[in-house]
Amino acid sequence: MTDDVLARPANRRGRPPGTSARELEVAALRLFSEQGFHETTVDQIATAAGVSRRTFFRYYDAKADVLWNEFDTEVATIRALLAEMPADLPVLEAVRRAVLAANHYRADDVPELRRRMTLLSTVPDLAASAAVHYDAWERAVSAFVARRSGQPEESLYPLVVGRAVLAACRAAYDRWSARADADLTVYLDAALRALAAGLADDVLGVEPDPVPG
Amino acid sequence: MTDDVLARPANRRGRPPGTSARELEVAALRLFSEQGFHETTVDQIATAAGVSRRTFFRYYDAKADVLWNEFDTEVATIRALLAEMPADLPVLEAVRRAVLAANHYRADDVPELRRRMTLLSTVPDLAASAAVHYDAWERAVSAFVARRSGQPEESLYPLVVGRAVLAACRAAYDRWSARADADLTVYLDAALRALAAGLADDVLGVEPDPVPG
DNA sequence: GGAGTAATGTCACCGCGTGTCGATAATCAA
DNA sequence: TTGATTATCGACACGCGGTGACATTACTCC
Repeated sequence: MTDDVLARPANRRGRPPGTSARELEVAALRLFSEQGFHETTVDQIATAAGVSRRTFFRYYDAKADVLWNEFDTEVATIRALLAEMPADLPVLEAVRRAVLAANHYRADDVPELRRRMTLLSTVPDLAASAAVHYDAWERAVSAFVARRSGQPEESLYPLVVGRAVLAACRAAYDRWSARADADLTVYLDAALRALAAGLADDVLGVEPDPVPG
Repeated sequence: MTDDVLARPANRRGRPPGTSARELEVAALRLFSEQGFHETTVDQIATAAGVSRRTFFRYYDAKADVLWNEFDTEVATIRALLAEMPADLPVLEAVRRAVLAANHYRADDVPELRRRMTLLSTVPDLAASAAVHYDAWERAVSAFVARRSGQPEESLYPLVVGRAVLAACRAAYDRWSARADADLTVYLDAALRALAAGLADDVLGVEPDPVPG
């Protein structure tokens, strides 16, 4: 929020924004947590942020989009990390490192992260809104696989890898947001290693060690 | 449609249905194909099927749900097939057989299947509506894995397998609906075998043979 | 023919999302 | 200071999706 103002070129034409995407997000997250997603109207979010309903839709295309800001930036991070991976690294190993590196959070941010992810995987309307954002994640991985294997991005195997990686990460996310016992990266690492091991029966052992994060 | 009437107990109390879920589906599929999903109102679908708008929502909870009937029954089929798999079969092999067995279609049904799947993966609103239906598929596989491995259904590895299998199948679906060159099961088989092989670099070869189906 | 039952139709309502247009608040030029 | 420019905001209207309440219709059973 404040960062947006500071990031502003200082001399900018026109009326300055009365709010920010971040401000709307925190207001929405609070209201969703308190009274539920469906029970919260866009009017309430906008009012809580001090703007009109119409202005909310100038910042976000839909009510459900308000919680996806951080996820989208994470996708961009993964894309950048993948581009810098050494070329001799196996594909899944490179993806695993990139995903783990992109999912280190400051301890202060964890509670909000957990609340947001719980909402996103619990509320049906929010889970439905995930499709387009997941697509961007999948394409980031698929494009990387396509470059590595010399295939077009839309061919079968890049698609499979992109979607399977996201699937494993989503499973880790859900498991983590349901339980509070371990660090998020522990679950991500376990899920991606299982994927690289072919999901064979002998690797589908017990849960990862609940090392408090 | 006609089958529904025949399947009816013949002596049934009350007013008979003026339409059926199937009739609404074919009307919707036609209108969506002709003029687009967003450009088609529920009123138009209902009128095309000879009922009122309110009646449409008695058959389907949402406009987008109208195309998911067949998919949901396929999930039930897979669940039943998995329950009858021999216990000594590896998990992924059992899943692969069940998925392939559930995806054999009569040649007459293929054109409609292709149109529906293209819409479901192309139109953003329809892709968003997939979440809840995919969840049922994932849970069918996760429950099977949980039984086999003796873990609770919500633990990490059953979740990973369920989601990864669906991810591979979705990639196969998309690849198939984009190209018309091979049988659907060829793509499904290739995607699931790649998954069982750990998505290793050396198995991420070329596309499967375009054997016309 | 009348009672009971199940599906439908009508109407009203709320909320999301969008287009339009005028108002507002800042910078820049004179 | 004044006026032009520019970007954001607010007010209003509208279509459509989805839902609840209640009357209507059409069929079966007695």
